[in-house]
Amino acid sequence: MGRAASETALLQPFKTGRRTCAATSAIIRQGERQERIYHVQSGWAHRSSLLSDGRRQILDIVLPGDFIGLDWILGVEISYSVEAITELTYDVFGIVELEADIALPLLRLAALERQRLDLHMISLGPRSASERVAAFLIDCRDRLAARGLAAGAIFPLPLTQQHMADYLGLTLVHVNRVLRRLAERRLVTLENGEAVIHDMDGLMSLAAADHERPGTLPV
Amino acid sequence: MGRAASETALLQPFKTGRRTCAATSAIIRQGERQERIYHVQSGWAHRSSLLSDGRRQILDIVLPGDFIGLDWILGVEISYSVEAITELTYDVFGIVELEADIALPLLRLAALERQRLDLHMISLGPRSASERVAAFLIDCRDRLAARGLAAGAIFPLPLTQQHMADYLGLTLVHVNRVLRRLAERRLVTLENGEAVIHDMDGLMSLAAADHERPGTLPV
DNA sequence: CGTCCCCTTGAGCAGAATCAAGCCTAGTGG
DNA sequence: CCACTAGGCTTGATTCTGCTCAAGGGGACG
Repeated sequence: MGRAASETALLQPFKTGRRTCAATSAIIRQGERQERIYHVQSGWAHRSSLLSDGRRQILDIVLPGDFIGLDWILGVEISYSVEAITELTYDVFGIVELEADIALPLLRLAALERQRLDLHMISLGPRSASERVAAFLIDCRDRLAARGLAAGAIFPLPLTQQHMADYLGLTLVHVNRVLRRLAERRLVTLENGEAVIHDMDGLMSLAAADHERPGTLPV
Repeated sequence: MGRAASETALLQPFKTGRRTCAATSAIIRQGERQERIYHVQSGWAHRSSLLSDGRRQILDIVLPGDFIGLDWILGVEISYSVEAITELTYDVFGIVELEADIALPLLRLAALERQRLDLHMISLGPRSASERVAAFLIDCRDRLAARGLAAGAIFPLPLTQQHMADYLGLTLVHVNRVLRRLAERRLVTLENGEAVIHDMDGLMSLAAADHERPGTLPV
């Protein structure tokens, strides 16, 4: 993201190293205390919360260029886990005593992250399943494109349907059916960890409002 | 909130005045550019986003002690409105050129706000209607109690059922039925803009996981 | 070759939405 | 003083979106 470029530069003095971790391993574990900030260089991850009954809500999808752990500042136990989806490489920033001159860029990063959360809540609140899926795919493409990681309407999507379900607040089975319908209508297809948007306009209008509204039945 | 005390003190030099506004009027309008931060002294408000088709998602309920507009720093058009629910009094902070020494406290406030968004997303994602309502009522009580605004299990709740519906991602009608059931089970009652929790334990176990799971039917 | 993970599809059910009234209260104005 | 209105709450009947349960298929990998 171009916008984060200056923030990144200001953080450089605090960089303490680069790490790699394998798919499915955890970078931050729910309940631990946080003392670092991470900056993802490549790979996908998710930030999620586990409920006591086993249900899971994925709060955010983390893409290359995103930061993790901006709320280390609270100094409390973290209430979520961050888990790699693919192999992940990331820079580590050890910010023990925070210098005032980097507080400002961090604040900007936190605000950006919140914008994303707002949008996600709008998906989870009033939107139907197909609206959610459509909006999600468009959102992924846009975020990847902004980082130069999408080739036009084609982009990598290394998520299982279970991931999407947990992110969108749906069940795996239902996500599957919705994806199938989107493919049948030639809007998007998912294959081999790649998504191809065939009809961006159609997908966008579906995301904005589900036009497949039930017609009023004759009496 | 005790935690925000030091932040508030550091912001004092930037305070430019105190204002009052009437119920249902807007403090921040979707699309405007933001140049101030507000600190609510009394009254309730909501932060919400309007969809093109008229649906609305309330992103956050704003209580006395909360800050509004922490993302002014992005300098972009704000994508939400903040609207008073009751009469509202609030302090205004005009922070045009941001001094570095207050970036840190603001960052902490932003992180706190995000914690709340995370919790709300967990409600909107996997939780059922009655879980959402129960969790919401407990959450309101806790936040008010932390500010000395709840008398034990009794607290003001100046929201219409439409407000709750828009916040919880449900319909007015369904919120009504859920509230009725909660009252019948003697868990909570709402009356005259006040909520009374009769059975905190029962309500909490309902919020954690809906135990009214359907028994397996005989074949 | 067997196991594991993920995807797919069907049948049936239920939680929540929609549609449609009706009620109550507070406020307004004739 | 009372009719009238408007906003919010309540309830019933009905429909449908999305969930649950269940089973099977295919690819990757040891």
